[in-house]
Amino acid sequence: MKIKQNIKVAVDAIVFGYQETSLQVLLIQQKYGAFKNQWALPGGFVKDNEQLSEAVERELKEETGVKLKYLEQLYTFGDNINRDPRTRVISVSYFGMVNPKNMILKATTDAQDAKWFPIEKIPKLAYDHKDIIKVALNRLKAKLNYQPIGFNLLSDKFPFSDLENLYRTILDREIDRRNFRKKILSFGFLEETDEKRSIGSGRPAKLFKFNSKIYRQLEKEGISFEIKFA
Amino acid sequence: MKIKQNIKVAVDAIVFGYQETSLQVLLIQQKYGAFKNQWALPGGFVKDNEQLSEAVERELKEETGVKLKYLEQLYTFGDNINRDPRTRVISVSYFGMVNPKNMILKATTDAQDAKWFPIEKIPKLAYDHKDIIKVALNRLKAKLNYQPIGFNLLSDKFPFSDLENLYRTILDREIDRRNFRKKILSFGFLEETDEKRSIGSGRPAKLFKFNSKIYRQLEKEGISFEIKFA
DNA sequence: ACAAAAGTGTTCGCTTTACACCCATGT
DNA sequence: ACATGGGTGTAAAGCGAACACTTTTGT
Repeated sequence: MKIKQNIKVAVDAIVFGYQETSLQVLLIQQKYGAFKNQWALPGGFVKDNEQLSEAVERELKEETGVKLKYLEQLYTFGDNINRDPRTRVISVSYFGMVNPKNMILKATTDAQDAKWFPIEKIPKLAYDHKDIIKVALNRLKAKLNYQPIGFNLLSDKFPFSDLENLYRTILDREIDRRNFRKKILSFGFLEETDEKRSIGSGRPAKLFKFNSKIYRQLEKEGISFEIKFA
Repeated sequence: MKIKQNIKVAVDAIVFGYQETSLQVLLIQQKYGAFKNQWALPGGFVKDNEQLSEAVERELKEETGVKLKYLEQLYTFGDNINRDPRTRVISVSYFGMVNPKNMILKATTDAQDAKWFPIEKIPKLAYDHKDIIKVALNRLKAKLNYQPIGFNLLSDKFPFSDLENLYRTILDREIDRRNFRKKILSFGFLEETDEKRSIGSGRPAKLFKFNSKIYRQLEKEGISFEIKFA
């Protein structure tokens, strides 16, 4: 088949992390190309015989060493024809979440450096990557309200206060501890463990665990997970 | 820049229409290619110097003569590597809505035929287009619950019963007329006109109009448009 | 007058909100 | 004993759900 088309297909990953009550984004410093040395989202060109989702996972691995437990397609950026100065490139972007403590950011051969940046301190980025992050952040905020995805940013076992602070930080508003706890627990997908965590002074907190089996069951039953806050 | 990549980028449009209390999808019959004569979604390859959104609009115009008032990006299909048997093609799909009565489906030079099909009577389709429609339908159903997009399927001025039936049909469940009307009117984006429509017997219905200026204002204020039904 | 569709209010129950004190631990 | 964070209940308000009769027109 002869189709005269010279558009390249790339994938990019916006990976959110949460550390010390700060929302962070994973960035790499480019080693080659027009934007050499500039910071950018991890990503790269898709191979001819590779799924789009495989491609993001591969690029993430190659450039940062990170393997995600949550990753979904975000949006395809292709209306700005000159977003890459070299040639026409469209970017199928993906949106992921991890607990940075579970990851080792390895200095790879494909990127000069890989680092977590707090969302308020993102440096100047290559391409239109800043716009992409903005879209991803909106998606993240929206999703927090109707899907229990926040857990992907936390440790396997976590105290309730971690979850509260995560919501407070990302949504950037106050929440009522009592109402929040009641609401989340009412869904039934949190499991109480018998471990506790003591953080210096104060009463030690029970640790909870997200039970994804129960969650999937509830999801199948069509339960709504909308969270409204006081 | 030398990148060895041979992936083609296409756009496809899922256009929903609503006629005689039936949800419909706009399809074309292919004139060329491996799937010649088969029905498929309107769409085609993106030009090198063309925005993705321009490309869908152009293809729709070329193949069906239709120009949409509502069109948004749906999803990019590129995990099935062999979705097009000729070569690797990814499809950036868009999701649109029109009132079919406002459109003239023109027999174009680019497609052999263009027709509305009721959603329950979609024929065998080329490529993975049936899957794409399934995704689009889910999006449509979900959106109806939190964004007032249903109006795009109706005439400019419409009786309340049309809107009720549209929700009933698409969401496939009963809704309470009184609660529905109260809820929708409470948002304030519907304008009462002084026209009425009489449909044979029965009391003539006031016609309403969607006021998009008010809607955009409310949207900016962060109003939630969630609709729950009895 | 009867059939057909449009228009309209009220009550009940549940969910959300607002709000403050006691508990367990470390220093 | 005091400082620090964790854990918990209740009352009021607001929203969603359930529900049936009247009005206007055509035949």
